[in-house]
Amino acid sequence: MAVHGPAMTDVARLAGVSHQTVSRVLNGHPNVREQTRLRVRAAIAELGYRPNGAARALVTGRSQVIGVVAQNTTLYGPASLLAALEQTAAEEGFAVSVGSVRNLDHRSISAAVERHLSHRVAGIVVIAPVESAGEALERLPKDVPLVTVDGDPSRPVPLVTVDQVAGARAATQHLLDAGHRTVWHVSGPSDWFDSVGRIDGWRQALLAAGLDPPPLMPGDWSAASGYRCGQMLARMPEVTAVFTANDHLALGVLRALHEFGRRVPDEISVVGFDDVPEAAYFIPPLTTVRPDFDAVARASLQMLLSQIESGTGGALRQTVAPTLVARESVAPPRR
Amino acid sequence: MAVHGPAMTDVARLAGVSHQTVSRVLNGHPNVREQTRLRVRAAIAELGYRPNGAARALVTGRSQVIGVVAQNTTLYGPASLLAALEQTAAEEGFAVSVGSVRNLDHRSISAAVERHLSHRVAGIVVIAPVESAGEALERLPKDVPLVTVDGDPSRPVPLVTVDQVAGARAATQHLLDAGHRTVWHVSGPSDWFDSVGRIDGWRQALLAAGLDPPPLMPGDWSAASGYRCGQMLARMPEVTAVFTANDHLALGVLRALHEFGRRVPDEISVVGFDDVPEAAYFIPPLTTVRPDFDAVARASLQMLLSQIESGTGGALRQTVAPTLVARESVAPPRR
DNA sequence: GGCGTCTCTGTTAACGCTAACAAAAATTGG
DNA sequence: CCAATTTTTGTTAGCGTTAACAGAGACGCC
Repeated sequence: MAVHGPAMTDVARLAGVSHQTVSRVLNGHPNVREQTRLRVRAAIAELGYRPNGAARALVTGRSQVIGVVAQNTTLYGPASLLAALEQTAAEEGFAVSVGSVRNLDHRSISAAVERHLSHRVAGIVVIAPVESAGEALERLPKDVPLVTVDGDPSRPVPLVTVDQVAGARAATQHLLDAGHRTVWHVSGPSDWFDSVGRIDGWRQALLAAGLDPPPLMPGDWSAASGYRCGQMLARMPEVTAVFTANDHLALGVLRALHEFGRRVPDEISVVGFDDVPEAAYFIPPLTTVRPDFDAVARASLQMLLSQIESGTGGALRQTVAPTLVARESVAPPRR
Repeated sequence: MAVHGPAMTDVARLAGVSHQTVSRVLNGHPNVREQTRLRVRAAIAELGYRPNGAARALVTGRSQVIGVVAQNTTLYGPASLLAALEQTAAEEGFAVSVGSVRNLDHRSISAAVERHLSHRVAGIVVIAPVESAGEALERLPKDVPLVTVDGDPSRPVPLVTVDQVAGARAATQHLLDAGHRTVWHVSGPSDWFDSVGRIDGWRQALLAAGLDPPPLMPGDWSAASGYRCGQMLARMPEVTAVFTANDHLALGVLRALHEFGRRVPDEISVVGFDDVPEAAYFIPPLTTVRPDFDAVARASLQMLLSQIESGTGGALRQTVAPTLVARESVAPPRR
């Protein structure tokens, strides 16, 4: 079994002070004589002392850990968000504990949250992009700092989201501005808020232009489903512009169009969403909408920290505006 | 400040037993009367009691948390690995704490490991795909269970890796089998072990076939660098087969070839590595090599757990064989 | 110079749990 | 039915830290 490192009392003995003074030095307490502080610092260095987070967590009631609950951290969006969250948390001196769940149903989420709570995390970030997650959150203990990301806009929980509606509107408008008569939409799964928001934005842009939205093509985020939708779109001569709910769907659509000999952007323009790093190297380079995951991470962490510090659980809300990235997959329609 | 939940003594009082009996029930100790066990269970449920992991960690010396150190969890490989690790750990009752680092240099890694150690994690998994990481690991305390993934094969540390060499050999051989006279290689960054292994495998396959490896095209995993290499390859009429160190590089190459009017696979065949979910929807669908991240995660966790349980820190080694996924980007060369 | 007021340091008591031992209850055997 | 054993339960003492309070000097003010 592992040899346990030195404890605070060992440092205290070496520095010739009480353990409490060591504690004060460690926590940056003001009333410590400079000379003492240095002696303690030296003793800490000499022994290679490392404070015991578990003991601290026990006595203070919370650890310097933030729990994150997420579903599929392989997808580009969640993965980026998670990475950004870790970075930001690390800068604030917090570790991030990930509770991955297979499904975002009530049971799974609750279980993940329970696991975090039993470790006395300082706060929890739930990446809750689907309806079923929302229900679980309402049943949670009210006294733990909590922020949801990409969650249900209609629930009274602190929430940070990318402004899906604005992004989708911008994408659609960009196609309309290029001269297209209407824009088709390949969506994500209907139980994701991201999907719903993007559908909304697309509809809004069309309606604002006095257009009747064409039928929705429902996909599931995957290139495979984009491909299937693309096969249908390719066969419809009236289609000249497509907005897909993410870049992978766009990839599938591009491939289907290519197979059917429909040239992009000459015959059909395509706009995606997410700006995955590869989007610039699709054939052709994909015009897309870039959500700022760093900004989302910063906003959610800040929101969480303010809850942790104040103890209040105010239901704030913050949205981050995405930006359109224009590339070569959009052109005016051929007359 | 948050209202603290009930403690073990509260459960004990409600069940009419001592707190130690509650502890025994919780830890599945055998000598507890069935009737008592049920009473305690009921009390736990009634109070919504949740054991305090920090207290347990304090007294036992380790928490049910595994620390993971990783660099860029946005890349497909690391992200998949991390997700698989979480899943596997959760099944074993462990939480995963992620210590993301910006650079894999000595300082960053040590700092991340320190953070984990101060939380008294039960063990650490370091995803250490580059040379500089290896050095840091040798300086680490020897008494903490540690496993490296994709690390330096030449260091005496427990290691789990994908068999890069075999994968690259299979990819290269696949192209040779199709009738190509030689195979070009777009590699990853030279300080990654993954890169080195894939270059090795490529060389081995060519040498075994009595061929002289053509000059290496060095990339950096990104589609952008693949694109740059592809531009050069496209201009060289003798090139008929390219093996890229990952699928994103392949995407860049495909795009460059397409721009230069070089048809894939008619004129040039391409094989990637990773089998990202989108690879089947590249133009054309990409033949690639699929590493089994789940297997890697399982192997590393198992290795870690055996160290945790036994207390011994034996330097084991395990490799996971990848499989070739044949798609349409490979064809015999035109004579 | 005595006394209140700082500043610095030490002492003691939790936090919630498990380990080790002690005691009580149940079971067995003769 | 009593002693020896086994099973079940309770008691006590930490784990390493912070919080709350107490004590010891140093300093200024009347």
